[in-house]
Amino acid sequence: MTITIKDVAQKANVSIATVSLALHDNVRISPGTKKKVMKVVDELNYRPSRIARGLVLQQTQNIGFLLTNDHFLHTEPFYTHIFLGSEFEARDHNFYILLNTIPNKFNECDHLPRFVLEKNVDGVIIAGKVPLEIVTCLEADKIPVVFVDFYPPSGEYSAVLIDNVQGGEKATEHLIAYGHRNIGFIGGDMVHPSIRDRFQGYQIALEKFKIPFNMKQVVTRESTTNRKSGYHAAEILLKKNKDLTALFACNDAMALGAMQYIKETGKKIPEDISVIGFDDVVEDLSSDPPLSSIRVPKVEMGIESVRLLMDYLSSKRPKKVLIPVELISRNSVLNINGKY
Amino acid sequence: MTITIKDVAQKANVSIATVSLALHDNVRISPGTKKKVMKVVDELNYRPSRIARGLVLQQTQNIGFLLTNDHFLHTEPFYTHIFLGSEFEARDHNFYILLNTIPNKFNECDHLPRFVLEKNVDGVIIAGKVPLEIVTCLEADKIPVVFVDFYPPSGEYSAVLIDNVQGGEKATEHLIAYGHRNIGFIGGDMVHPSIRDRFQGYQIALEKFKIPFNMKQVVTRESTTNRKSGYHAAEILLKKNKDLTALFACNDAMALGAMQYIKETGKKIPEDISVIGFDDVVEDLSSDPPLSSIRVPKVEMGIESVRLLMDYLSSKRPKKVLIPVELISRNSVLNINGKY
DNA sequence: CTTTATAGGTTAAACGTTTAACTAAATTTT
DNA sequence: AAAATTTAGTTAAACGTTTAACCTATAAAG
Repeated sequence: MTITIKDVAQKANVSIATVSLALHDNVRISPGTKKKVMKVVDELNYRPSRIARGLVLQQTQNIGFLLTNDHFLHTEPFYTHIFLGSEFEARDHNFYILLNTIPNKFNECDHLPRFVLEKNVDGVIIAGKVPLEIVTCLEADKIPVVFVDFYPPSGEYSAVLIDNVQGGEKATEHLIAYGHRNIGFIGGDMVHPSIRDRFQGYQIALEKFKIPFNMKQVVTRESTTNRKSGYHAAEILLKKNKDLTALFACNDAMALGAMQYIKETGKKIPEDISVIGFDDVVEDLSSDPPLSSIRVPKVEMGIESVRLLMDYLSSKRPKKVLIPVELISRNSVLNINGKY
Repeated sequence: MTITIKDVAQKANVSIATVSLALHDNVRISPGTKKKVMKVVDELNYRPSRIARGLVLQQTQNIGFLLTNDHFLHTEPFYTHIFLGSEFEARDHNFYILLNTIPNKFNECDHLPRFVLEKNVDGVIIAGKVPLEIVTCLEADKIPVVFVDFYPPSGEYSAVLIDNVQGGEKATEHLIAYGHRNIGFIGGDMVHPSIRDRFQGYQIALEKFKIPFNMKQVVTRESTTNRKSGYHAAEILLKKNKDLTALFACNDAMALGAMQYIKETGKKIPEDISVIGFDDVVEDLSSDPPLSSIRVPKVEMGIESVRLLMDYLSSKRPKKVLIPVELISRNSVLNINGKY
C-alpha cells in the first residue's frame, strides 16, 4: 500500500490538483494551503511516483550509458570511474543511469540496447570506442547522444574529450626536460583517435626541442593496448634500439607490460630505462617503481558528460568539451641531465 | 511521435485490447488475428512503453544496486564484476539495474537512496559491507533485498555468499601440500565476517594436518584490507617470525602489499617466501611473480543475486546461496617438499 | 450597485498500457 | 429448435500524475 497523491489530497482536504500544484510551487496556491499540504506530505512521507510522472510528462529521466563489455571489464578502472562520475551528476539532476554493455563487434540494427528500443531513456552517453554501426542506428532514432573519450569519424555530436595531444606533449616534454633524447613510443591500435593524438603530441614535443624523429623508435603495430601488447612492443623496440633511455607508452596498461619486459631482461627502471604512461589508472596499484603518468580526470569527465546531455536536452545544440590533463611524476622517470 | 498501441490497433483494424492480448499470447486471440497484429507490430516497429506498463502493473522492472563509494572505486575490480554480472542477468529478465553508491558512513533514515524513496525499484541488491543503518531503513520499507558478499548480523535475507571457510582451507591446504608448515596469516578488519571465515578456514586446515596453530603467526590488527595494510602486516609478521616459509593473505590487495615488503627486504618470492591471496582480482595485473589465489566467480555472483531476487519476488521466501571457490595456482607458491 | 478583474482553487482529460467484465456470433448439447 | 456453452473479440476502468480549462468567491473599478 504505497501512498499516492490521493491520500495526501484527502487528508489535507483539497483536490489532487492542489497537491500537485503546491508541490510545484505554483502561484495559484496560497501560502496557507501550501503549508497545509506540505505538512501532510511530510506526515505521510509522500513521494510522487516517478513512473506516473514519466507517463504524463513523456520523459523517462533516465540516461543510457553505453560501453563495450571489454571496456567495462578492463582491469584498469578507467571507464568505471567515468561511469561513477556520471552517476553522481545524474543524481543531482534526478536522473538515473542505465548501464548497458554491448559486444565489441556489432551486427545489425535490430539489436540495439533495450533502453533505446523501449524508449526508456531521454539520451545516451557513449563511453569509449564502440562499433560505428551502433552510432548510425542511434542517429536514425534521433536520440540525443554524448560521446566520452571517443568521437565518431563523421557527424556533429556533443562530446567530452581528453586533450590527448596536450597529454602526449606533456609526457614527452617531461622526459626531454629530464635529459632524455632517445625516447621510444609504444603505441597500438593506431586507428584509435586517442592513440593517434598521443602520438602526435609525442612528435610535436620532439620537434619543439629539435630532436629528430625516428620511425625506428616507434611501435604502432600492436592491435590492442593491454599489458601483453605492451610487453611485446617493448621487446621489439628495445631489441632494435640499444640507445633508448626512455619509453613513452600510450597508456598505463602498455607501460606496465613494457616495465615487465624491461625488468625481465635484467634492466632497472628508471636507472636503465625511464618509463612514462598515460591515463593514471595505477594510483594505488603499486607498480614497482611507481609509474609516472598523465592523469586524466575520469570522474570529472563523467560529470561533464551528464552536464552536456542536460544542456543538449534544453538547447538542442551539441557542444564539445576538451578536458585538460596533468603530469603525475612518480619514480619511473630518471633525471639524467648532466649524466652523460 | 512515438508509436503507441493505438497506432497498431488502428492499422490492424482491431481494438487496443486485442493488440495487447496478442502480444501476450493470450488464448482468446485467434491465430489469424494474432498474425495480423504481429505483422503490423513489425511494420511499425512498435514496442510497448515500459513506463505505461509499469504504471498499470505497479512494478518498475528496476533493481537497485547498492554499494559504498569505496567499494566501487576500489582498484581491484571485484564489485564492478559482480555489478556487471547482475546487469547481464537483469537484461534476461527485462529488468534494469540502477546503481547507487552510498557514503561509507551513514547517518539518518531520511537520506535513503532515491530509488527507494521514489519506489522506483522492485528490489535491491546490496553488495559488500554497508552501514547497518541503511539495512534497517530498507527493512522498514519492506523492500525485497538480496545481499551479496555480506550478511547483516541479524535478520533473515536472501544472500549470495562466498564459501570463505572453504576458500581459507583450500589456500592453506595448498601451502601445506607444497610442504609448508610455518604459514603466516595476514588478516585485517576481523569484524568483517568474510575475513573471519577465511581465518577460520586457515585454522581448520592447520588442525586437519595436525600443524600447531600459533597466534604469533597471525596478524589481525589492521583495520583495512588494502595494499598498504598488507605491507605493514607483512612487516610485523616477518620481523616476529623468522621461520615462516609461506603467507596466506586474506585478500589479493593485502597479498600484493606483502609481496612488495618481502621484495624490498631483498627476499625472493617464492624461493624465500611463498604467498597466496584470495579473490583472484589480479588476473592480468601481472604481479611479479604472478600471484596464486582463490578465485571467486564474481560475474556469476552477480547473476545469482538477480536470480535470487526474481525468486523472492515470486515466492516471497528468502534463500541463501553459498558460492564455491577455486584454487588458482600461479607462481607465488613454491613446492618445498623434500627440500629441508 | 452592477461589472470586471483577481485570487485560489477544482474538474476532467490525458499519458500508454493491462485486464476484468461484457458481448455477439458460432458451435455444441439436449 | 431452443438452450447452453465456447470462441473471439470489445469496452471501459484503472494505474498516479500533470495541467489546461473551468469555476466561484471576493476585491476593485466604474
